[in-house]
Amino acid sequence: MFFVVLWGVNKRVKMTSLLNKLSDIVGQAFESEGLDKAFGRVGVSDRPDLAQFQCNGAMAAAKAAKKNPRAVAESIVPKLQANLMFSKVEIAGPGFINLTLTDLELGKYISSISADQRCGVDKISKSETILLDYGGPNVAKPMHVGHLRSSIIGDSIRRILKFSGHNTIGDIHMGDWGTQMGMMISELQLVHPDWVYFDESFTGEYPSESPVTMDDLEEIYPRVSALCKTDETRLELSRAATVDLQNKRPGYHALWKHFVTISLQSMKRNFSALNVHFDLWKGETDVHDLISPMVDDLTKRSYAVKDDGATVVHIKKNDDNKEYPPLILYKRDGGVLYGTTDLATIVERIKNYNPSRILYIVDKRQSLHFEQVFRAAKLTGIAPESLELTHLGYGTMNGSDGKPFKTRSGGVLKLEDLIAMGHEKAMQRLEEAQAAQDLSQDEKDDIASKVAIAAIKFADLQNSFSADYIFDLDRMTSFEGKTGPYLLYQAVRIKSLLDKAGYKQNPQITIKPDDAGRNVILTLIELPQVIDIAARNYTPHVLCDHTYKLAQAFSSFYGNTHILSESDEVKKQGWLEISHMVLCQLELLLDLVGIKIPDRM
RNA sequence: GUCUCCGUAGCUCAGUUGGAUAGAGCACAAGUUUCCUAAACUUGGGGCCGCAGGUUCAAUUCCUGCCGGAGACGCCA
Repeated sequence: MFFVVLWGVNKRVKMTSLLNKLSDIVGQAFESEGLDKAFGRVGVSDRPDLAQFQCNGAMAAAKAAKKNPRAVAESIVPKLQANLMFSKVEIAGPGFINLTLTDLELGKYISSISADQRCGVDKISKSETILLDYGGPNVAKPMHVGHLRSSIIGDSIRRILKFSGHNTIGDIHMGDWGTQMGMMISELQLVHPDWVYFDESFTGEYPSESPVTMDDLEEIYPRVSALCKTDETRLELSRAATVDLQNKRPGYHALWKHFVTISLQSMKRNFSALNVHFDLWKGETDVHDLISPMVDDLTKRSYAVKDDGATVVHIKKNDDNKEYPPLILYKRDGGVLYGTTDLATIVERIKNYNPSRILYIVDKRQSLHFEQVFRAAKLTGIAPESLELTHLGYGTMNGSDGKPFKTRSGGVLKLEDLIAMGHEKAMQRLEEAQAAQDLSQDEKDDIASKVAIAAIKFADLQNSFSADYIFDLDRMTSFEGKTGPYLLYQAVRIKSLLDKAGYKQNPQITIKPDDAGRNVILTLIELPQVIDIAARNYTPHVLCDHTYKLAQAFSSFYGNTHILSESDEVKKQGWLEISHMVLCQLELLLDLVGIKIPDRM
């Protein structure tokens, strides 16, 4: 396979990443020995002291062909040694093939992508429409740290898939139709029976101004919710109000609209601060009108049946080794549950967007629920077999005691308060460092916000999302070591460096790797693989890990090399070019996890 | 009771279809600033990868059992 080097951003053609190119070359060597090409997969070396790259395929191939792994490697290696790209090809241990490129080859490759806007990362060959369901805040409930995970993980996966070339649709899917609404409404009715919203004979216009504030709602919900847990009659009252609301009783509906309006303001403020984006701001309510026809249809086709007063879909399969409770469509009292709305939402999403995948970024404790919904959707033919329905369940935020995180006073930590704490700390650090002293207060505020969000997001996203993790406030707002602010800091230093150097991008430049910059270059070339892995497995933490590795490689290079005072102009320009590429990749990688970089800090 | 997930350094976490000497941050110890932002860099100590078997040339990774932790299990979301 020929590697086409084209200069300039406008003439961009499909670029093969260096690791793919090497895999291809080694794969051909395997193929010529009658072995599967796939064994030629090349990765970055685990032993940088021995080589830059390695291929473990000889051992796997030997197993498949029942041969000696070393003998297989020995048949492959001479073919590679004949290739002038490599300065060194060796067999090590049981049959590792160790590869090192010539600096000329490395320089050629890195120069070829130096001006590329996508940092040498190709779009995937076939684009799909992927709908992501994340965020899921509840109307009338305050957003707390528990909402952090769904929002930032979902948003990051959306960004990664979009960058990879997919058509992505992020839907917030608000919880705006459940029993918590009935709780709020019934409580207000108990306290203010005289309100016009509760006068069933009233036929006029309801007030346009909400009678309650977000603060009121935040106070009422936890109180009534706790009450309903112990008081059965109070719960019944809430359920009845919920059913009435779902049947669109005018006064209740008007009141509910107020809840939504004031909650939306609060949500938008929170998500904007977090730099989390949604394409759709839909909620459970939006599918309400689809429910009754859906259930009628399922009843007609005998999937929906009456069971103990409720209307359910049985989802057991014969080869199950596990009990599956049925999906309940209508409760005994006629109310609908979130399983009903989730199923109807699949109907709506297929009709409106026809996605090939729907990803749900929701607490992993709801995995049974999603399994029920997915089974029901596939079983009844609501969703075609080809539609990928995946629940990406994230773990619980625990406190240091291993139990779900609570503040010292026993309450939930509001998202706004967490952000405010990070902001305050960042501001403090800014003063200490005496950085940005010439900037206005607004500009400093902007920097502190970016630092705080970077700290919070990176602290969370660097964990693999499926595991529970210990929420540590100090760690969340820490700025040293493997943190968001460290990454920002490296990017800011590069900006400052390029600025001082009067750097202008030169697409014609040929970078010559040297001992100082080689490690940085080797890290830069890993990008396409890293993004591919993150996109295929929906794992933002892989990006976080690599971003840190890149920043660290640069920081080490920067600390040991004085770039601006370098008298060898060719060397200096090469270093600046590398620095610029690091900045571009940091910007890209941080953007994929939803982190913005300030110009100074 | 059944099922799911987890157990890796003092703490918080990585470890990519089984591969070489299991990595990082924090914490701890020692260095580095007449020079591009020290929110940084360099170096060091730290590990029966929960335990016991099994499969394999090779197991933190796959299988089985046990111990320990978390969670879910029809009318909340």
